[in-house]
Amino acid sequence: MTQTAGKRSDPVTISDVAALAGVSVGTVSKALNGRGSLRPETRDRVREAAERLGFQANAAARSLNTGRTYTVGMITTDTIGRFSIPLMIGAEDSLGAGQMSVFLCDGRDDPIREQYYLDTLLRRRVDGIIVTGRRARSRPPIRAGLPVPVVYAFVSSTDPRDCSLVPDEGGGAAKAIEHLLAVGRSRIVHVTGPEHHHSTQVRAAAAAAAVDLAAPPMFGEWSESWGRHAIGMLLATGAEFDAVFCGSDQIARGCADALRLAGRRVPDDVALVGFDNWDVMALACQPPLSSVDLELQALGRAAADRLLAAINGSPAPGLHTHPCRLIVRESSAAPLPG
Amino acid sequence: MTQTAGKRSDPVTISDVAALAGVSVGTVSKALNGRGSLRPETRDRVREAAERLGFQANAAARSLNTGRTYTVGMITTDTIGRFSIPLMIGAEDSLGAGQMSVFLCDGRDDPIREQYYLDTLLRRRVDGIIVTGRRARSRPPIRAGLPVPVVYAFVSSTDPRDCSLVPDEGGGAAKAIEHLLAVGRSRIVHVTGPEHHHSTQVRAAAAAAAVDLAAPPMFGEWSESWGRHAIGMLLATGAEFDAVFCGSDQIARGCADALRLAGRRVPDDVALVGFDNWDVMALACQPPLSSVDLELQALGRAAADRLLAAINGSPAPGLHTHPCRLIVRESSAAPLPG
DNA sequence: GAAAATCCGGAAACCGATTTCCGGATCTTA
DNA sequence: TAAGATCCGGAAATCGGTTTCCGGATTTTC
Repeated sequence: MTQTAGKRSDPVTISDVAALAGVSVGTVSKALNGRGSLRPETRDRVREAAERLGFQANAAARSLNTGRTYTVGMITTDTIGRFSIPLMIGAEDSLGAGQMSVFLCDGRDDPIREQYYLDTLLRRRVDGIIVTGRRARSRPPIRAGLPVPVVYAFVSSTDPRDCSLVPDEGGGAAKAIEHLLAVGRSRIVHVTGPEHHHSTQVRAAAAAAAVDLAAPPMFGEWSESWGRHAIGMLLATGAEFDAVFCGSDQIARGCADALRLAGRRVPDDVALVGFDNWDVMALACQPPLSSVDLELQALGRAAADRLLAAINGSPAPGLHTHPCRLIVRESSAAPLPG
Repeated sequence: MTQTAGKRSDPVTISDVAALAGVSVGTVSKALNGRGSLRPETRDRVREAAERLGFQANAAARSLNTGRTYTVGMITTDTIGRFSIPLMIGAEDSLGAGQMSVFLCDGRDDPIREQYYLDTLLRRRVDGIIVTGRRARSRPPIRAGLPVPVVYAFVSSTDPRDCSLVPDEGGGAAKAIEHLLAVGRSRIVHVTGPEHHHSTQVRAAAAAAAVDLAAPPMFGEWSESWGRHAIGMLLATGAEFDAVFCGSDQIARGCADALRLAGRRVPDDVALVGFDNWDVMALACQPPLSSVDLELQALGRAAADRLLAAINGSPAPGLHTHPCRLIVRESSAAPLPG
């Protein structure tokens, strides 16, 4: 019973509550925050008045005293993308539980815009900042000497004194290879994305380190059609292989389609493992696709936790890697017969 | 040259600037905001001092006077999903350009959490709130009689006095059918998602109104496998059709795969149109898929604009629909020969 | 050269909370 | 009954800005 819809009124202030309860504003503050020594009866009277008026203490006024805003900024330096979303959700999850609100800023690949957002966040006196991006790679610090703690998630800072959290992509690739070996595959090929990407390099290197690949890594693009094309090339050259480790689920799906078309059974003739564990791809694939999960939501939560720790005076500088997880599905389920 | 990395210092206040420039705080405020009458020399001196100290006016202190926070809340009542993301990006785009920052809140389908976030936003004195969700449907107002303007985007409020913006899904379906008719198709079937969804109902009704469908709408689920299955059923019953209008791109893709497997050429024998224009699906489909785009990013921008208008005293109550756009690709490109 | 107009910038109130300090009322205790 | 301890709650300072009001210095005008 506050006001009728459409009618906008001035927010209730602590003075309104004080007047209704017949006390001073200081007393209201103490009553609602459980501080000072007040008669229980007074406390109740104030609480009731606040309740009746729907009083919500102005956060801006409050933060003026405390110096804390219980607010953090999240800057995606690249455009918000498929990878940054789970990260954001994870971070928001952890921060929201800790009573902190999140300012969302999309830098759109534009350094000017990025710096503009940064200034906005500083004016708002955020308690901390999370920097993220569309792709895993390292980048220069967003600005040196910021007065608030900063955590880089998914993207990492080139300055080792900054705190960065990244998925252990190499470890994920190793897990994929080990799994393929465990189900009896030995002639493994690797089909992946553009050679110049950081992720492709790391994953390919880790795969090559874990096993003697049956062929050099095949670099291309992050698309199904490249997956189909790559399989076509392999079959045309008569290469022998019993497993394909793919740099993405889209590539893997292209591979699956091309293999089926060529009469090779998955997983009986050729086992398949993808990367990213993108459910719409991995589950729609025929058969459902084994894949390496980057665990981005957990990474987002971890980033938020690190930020909270830094805000509370316990920073953790350096590059922290978080393990990936292999999700096994049908595409690599069956051990090679014999 | 402010401070070295890792060293956290108290933020610079207006008093610091005043001291350095040798003037009073009031003068600093006037100088930096271009108010009052000051000697140009004084103004420059203050500006220079502010610059040197890296002064950024505390937004909280400022909003205490003005009553405005230049902040809006965005609540996704459902979990953040594929549809709410372009919406958020669009809204953030429009608001960011207008100097406003966005608080992101993910309600996670939990009404308690949702109300908790709402209270948080009210304490922070946001200038307005955008409510959105994972799926297009209508829902009860988030709370009656809020002291700030609220705009519902994608989801709509059941209270007609609220301002809601939704895509014109029926119009989009009609465009799809008209297009199929225009390329010479007449025996059109409709394969779509769960019958109880609001979207399926609206789209199916609009399709049926635009043409005599060759078969009753086929309700199932939002998956590729349902698309494949539906085509299997149609072929098994010997139904005659030269076009399939699908309720989603995933369904359409399943249809495309099943049709190809059955030896029906797309688009020559059967034309295909999907819904959502989800690029990863529509472009990976063989052949690339025509689809109805909900224009969610534009919808997000429009929602933000409506909210800004409401904040500035020009609310636009009621349900506003925004047109969808048909994207024509190969899957429906060729007119039926003859 | 004196009165009036103009210019510039400082002092202080104010926004809405929190917190410290202090004094009046009540209760103990001798 | 007087002195001291305890309890309760109000007054006021404070956070960091903005804005109003006002007075001293300079310039204009006759």
